Amino acid sequence: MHTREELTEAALGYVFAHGLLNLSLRPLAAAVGTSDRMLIYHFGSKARLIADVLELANRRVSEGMGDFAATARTPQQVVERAWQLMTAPQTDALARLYLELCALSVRDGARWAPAHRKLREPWLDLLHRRLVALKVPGRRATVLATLVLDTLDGLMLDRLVTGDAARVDAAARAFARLLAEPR
Amino acid sequence: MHTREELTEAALGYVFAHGLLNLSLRPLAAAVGTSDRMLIYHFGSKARLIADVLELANRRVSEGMGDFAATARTPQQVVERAWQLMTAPQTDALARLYLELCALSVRDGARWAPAHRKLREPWLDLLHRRLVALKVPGRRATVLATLVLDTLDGLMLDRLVTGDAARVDAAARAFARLLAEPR
DNA sequence: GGCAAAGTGTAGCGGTCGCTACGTACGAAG
DNA sequence: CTTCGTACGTAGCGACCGCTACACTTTGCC
Repeated sequence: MHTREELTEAALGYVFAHGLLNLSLRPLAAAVGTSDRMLIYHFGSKARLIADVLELANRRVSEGMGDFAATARTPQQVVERAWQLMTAPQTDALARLYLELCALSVRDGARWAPAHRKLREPWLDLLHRRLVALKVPGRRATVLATLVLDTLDGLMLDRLVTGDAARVDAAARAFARLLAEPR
Repeated sequence: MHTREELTEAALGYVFAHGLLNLSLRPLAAAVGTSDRMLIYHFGSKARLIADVLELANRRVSEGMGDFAATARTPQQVVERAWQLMTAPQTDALARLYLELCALSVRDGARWAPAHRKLREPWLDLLHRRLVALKVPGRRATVLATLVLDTLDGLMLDRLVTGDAARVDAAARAFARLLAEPR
């Protein structure tokens, strides 16, 4: 007796582990203890199932983020805290999913870009709010939030693909240090 | 009468346009004026065809790059030149392919990471050599090359997904400016 | 000319895909 | 007790996948 919520939960776990690329109903169903038949019964279509899973993932992002930079007193510290959170083990699966959505959006933006944007927005908002709180002037805070998030995305990408945590960590620290100096 | 080289060339064009995700032989064959049968005949397998296409793409990268930062006199100018080249129209398809390989590597590194690394290496090498030529000390040049390339990758990703060239360009300029200040 | 090798079309294999038709248990409502 | 909507299993549809068997033509070499 699986409810739709339970199935969504279990499916998110499966998607975290196996990705969205080449996701197919039958292995997913087997993994969560049901059948492709019942997934379609509950969700109506594969697209709807994926939409529900991504929405759940989105809620997880907002919850898991907390106010990671609440105690940061400089842009440098904001970046350091953000990087710390992004590279934490429990964020790993989410980061992979996020980068997967990036790639899918590049090829089929109409279908995937909205989901990508929704996963990105909480980070961007929090960075921006924190920079504003640190008295970074408005226009500059907007540009800097984009730069910081994009840079951390690029670093995460490198880290996940190469697995060379030490080298990428050094680059992340160098980036944070760049923000210590004014201008 | 298609030779293997001609087919590789045409296939690269198709991959640029349609991506590696869900690439299938029959539409590809139709687009390049042959049949799936003949693609297998010439390349032996789909995997081999993709390997050849990526190798060709790799040669295109090295050719197309030239010495984009030859006249740069500061790290800031290096970044500006690199960004200029990356966002040039003729690099667009290549950037999409590169980011696609990133995502594929995240999910199946054993299969895709080598191709990703080969596409990345020419950029990393050139950035590093240029930074060294600008008298950036050795260890710092290595870290900085990683940081610059990862940041530009992240910015490209944002640019390609959101299509908001103006906002991302502003962030790229801000990044270049960060490198203008010493330390 | 004889003949092997290279090239090419047709047809189809075994597999996976999302999804559906159909039948049936079962619990609540009348 | 009957009725009916929800839950679920079985079987399979039609499309597409990478790839192959086989027969045929064309080509190049002796």
